[in-house]
Amino acid sequence: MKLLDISEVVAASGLPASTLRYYETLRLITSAGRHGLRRQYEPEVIQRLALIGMGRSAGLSLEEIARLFGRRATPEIPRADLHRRAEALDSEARGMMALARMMRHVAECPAPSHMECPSFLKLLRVGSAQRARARRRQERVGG
Amino acid sequence: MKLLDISEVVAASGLPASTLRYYETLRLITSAGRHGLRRQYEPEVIQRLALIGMGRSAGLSLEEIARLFGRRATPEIPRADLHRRAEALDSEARGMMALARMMRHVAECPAPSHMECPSFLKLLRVGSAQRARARRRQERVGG
DNA sequence: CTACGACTTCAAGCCGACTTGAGGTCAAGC
DNA sequence: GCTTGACCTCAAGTCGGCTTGAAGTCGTAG
Repeated sequence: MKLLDISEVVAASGLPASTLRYYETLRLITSAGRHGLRRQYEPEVIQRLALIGMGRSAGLSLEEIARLFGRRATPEIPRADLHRRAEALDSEARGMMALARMMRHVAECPAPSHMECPSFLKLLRVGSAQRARARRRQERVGG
Repeated sequence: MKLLDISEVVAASGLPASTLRYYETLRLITSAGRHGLRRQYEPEVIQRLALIGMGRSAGLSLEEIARLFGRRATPEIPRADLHRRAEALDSEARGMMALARMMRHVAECPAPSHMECPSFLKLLRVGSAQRARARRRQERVGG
């Protein structure tokens, strides 16, 4: 169970050292010790970083991720929360796919102006509706 | 074809006036005139704002959106670009759905630690791979 | 004619997530 | 035992996308 030097973690995770130090200040990760000044990490940090990256790409803030990890000895990961997140994620993904469809349409549609193309206008309305929902979600969360 | 007062655009679009003014400085929208000091907009601005919102939720920066609109009299919307965007969007959406699956798993999995659950670890690897791809994409775009 | 209040401008501020820069320290190789 | 260079700390800077605040200007209702 030897420790990893920060340079090894950098290599393994693909993250710059500055980011690792930054995450440490946020208590997202911990270094297991020092060799001189150099941080040494337990190998598990790699998976933890992968997890953090995942959370990030799921749209969580670092703050939220920290809370999910919880102060150790909180075995309660709020399941309802996770389910809600998962659903939000799914619906966002669906929206993105709709957008992708629209972009393809824009790329191909021969109408002189997209604003005159019915299928474009339809997609536009769908998109607006989705964003309105997203905004409301934001407000619920943030407010 | 009467013009809309900024307050009406605010109401119709859901965006604050400050955002409209900000978008105007970026030349994303234009006001058609003034009534006293108050900006008046052509009704089309609403759709344009919807389009901008769409671009935003597709992950485009305001700068990129401005470029897509193009300096007027550029009928060439780079189709290949749009297609590439659409694909990136789709694959990101797929990644998000995978994440949603993982979050649901985390919510339900009875394993003492997720790090001991094979299906979790598998999802974790998938996520990392996706993020690595995303990073590379970023670098190509940004560099 | 005056007061009101919704708009205006412009510069500055804010947030998250990092990065950068200056100046310092230390293990290892020669 | 000295140099090297990769790390360290801490403060400040950056970037996108807005928001906020102070001070000013108008059209309209009373």
